[in-house]
Amino acid sequence: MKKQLVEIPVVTPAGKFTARYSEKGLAEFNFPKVGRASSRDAKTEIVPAKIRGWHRATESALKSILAGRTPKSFPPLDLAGTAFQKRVWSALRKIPAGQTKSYGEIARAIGRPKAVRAVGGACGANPVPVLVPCHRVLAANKKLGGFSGGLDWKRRLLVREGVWL
DNA sequence: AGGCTCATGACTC
DNA sequence: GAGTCATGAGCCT
Repeated sequence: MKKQLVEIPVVTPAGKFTARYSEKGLAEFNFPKVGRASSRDAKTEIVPAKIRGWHRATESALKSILAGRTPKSFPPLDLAGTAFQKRVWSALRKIPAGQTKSYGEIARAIGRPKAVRAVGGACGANPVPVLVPCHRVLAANKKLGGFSGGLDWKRRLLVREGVWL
């Protein structure tokens, strides 16, 4: 027996995302089409009211981002990661919609100016893309870099926010 | 401009 | 400890 996350799809014009909740908040999130045959622990049976409320916030936040705006409401997040990763993710959430930062800038923002590469690693480890805007992080000279959900998505999200390099 | 190499920090096995 | 990496700066064609 594991954590038993509650899995709920989020349908948007851009596709069907999948959100997974723990007892503490949104724990995982992923893009449509990104096959994750695993985690069959996720059940949708009975969704506690608490989680339904979170999910509402998630939907709202996601739609805002897809519309290129900063979400006004946000579900609680239950992110599993190291202290360093949490600092990175926290810094990512401060990036306003429609703006981008470089990995180096994030590194500097969290007080580890030389840990640029590690920042990249932390972004890749981000369990909740889009809501934690890892897509707004580009390489130093505005190259796209990489993206766990597919570079395709990264570019699309940026375009939606009115960012074009 | 494009490409290769190396320093660097955190993570994983 | 060694290997990996969603970087970045520097040095080569």
